[in-house]
Amino acid sequence: MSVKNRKFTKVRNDHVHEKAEDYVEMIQELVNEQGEARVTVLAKHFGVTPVTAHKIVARLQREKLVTSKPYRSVFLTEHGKRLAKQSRERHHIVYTFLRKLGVPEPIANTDAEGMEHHVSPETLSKMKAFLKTKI
Amino acid sequence: MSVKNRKFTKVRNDHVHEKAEDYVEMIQELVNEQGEARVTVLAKHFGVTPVTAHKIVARLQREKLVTSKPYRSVFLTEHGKRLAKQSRERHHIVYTFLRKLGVPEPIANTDAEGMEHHVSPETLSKMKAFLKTKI
DNA sequence: TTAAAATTTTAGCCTTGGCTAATTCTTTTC
DNA sequence: GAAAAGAATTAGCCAAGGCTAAAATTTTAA
Repeated sequence: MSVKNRKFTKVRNDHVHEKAEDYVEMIQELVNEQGEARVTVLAKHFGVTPVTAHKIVARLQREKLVTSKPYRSVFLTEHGKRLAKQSRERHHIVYTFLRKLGVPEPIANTDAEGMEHHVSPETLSKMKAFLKTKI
Repeated sequence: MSVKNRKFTKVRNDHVHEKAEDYVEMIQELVNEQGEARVTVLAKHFGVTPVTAHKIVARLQREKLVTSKPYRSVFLTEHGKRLAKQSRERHHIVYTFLRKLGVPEPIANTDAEGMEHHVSPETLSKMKAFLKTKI
């Protein structure tokens, strides 16, 4: 396969949605466990400053994935919840797939994190099929 | 696996190197086939304007991955050649791995493009092992 | 209840990678 | 050899996602 025939525009596009997916997943988990998601807590988990987390939350709000009043917690919209569920499922499939392939624990997690945003529905279904096989 | 335990900083870091890897691979292929790599040709293959390609080439030059004199072609440094070889091999493994998994042609190519930059040496070696198995 | 602490937000800066418009340099063609 | 065409570059714009410093708001604690 020649480099010249690859699809670079799709990857470029995927990157726009990556942050959104990571944040809605994290917000969902925090709301489930703590009842709310605060900007500083998000910032800590993503290893960025609260300023950066705040800006990303503002973008998600523009995109109608989350709701938030000034100085208050962040919550997912229905649209955000759907995206979170989807991302979470996809991450889980990629992660368990890598584990079954033989990739050890912390590495499978890190690799899944990077890979999940680039896995098409077709590849995902092949991973699911592989998970169903014995051996 | 909880969202909170994931590694987001590594992914952030990978993205910095993605463009560099894609460009050095393309430059290598163009030099091999056409004897040189021109900015406009790079731009066409990546689906961007020559201005964007030029700016990325300038960055690669700062990072000592390529050499280029004003208004002239772009060539790889030894360092750039090493990176290109490595990236090319990794892409090939991910791509053939997906094909063997059962992912059809154009999709395997696109997914490999996005995934390859996030695959650790450990996962890569598990993919290689899988490629050696029958079935 | 008020002062201190914590949190959130704003302002302003940086880099990367997009773009268009305009300029400069090289190559081609007449 | 000069004009036209093509390629590369520069200038200047934008958005995203980083940052620090400072301001605004909320929460906590004396």
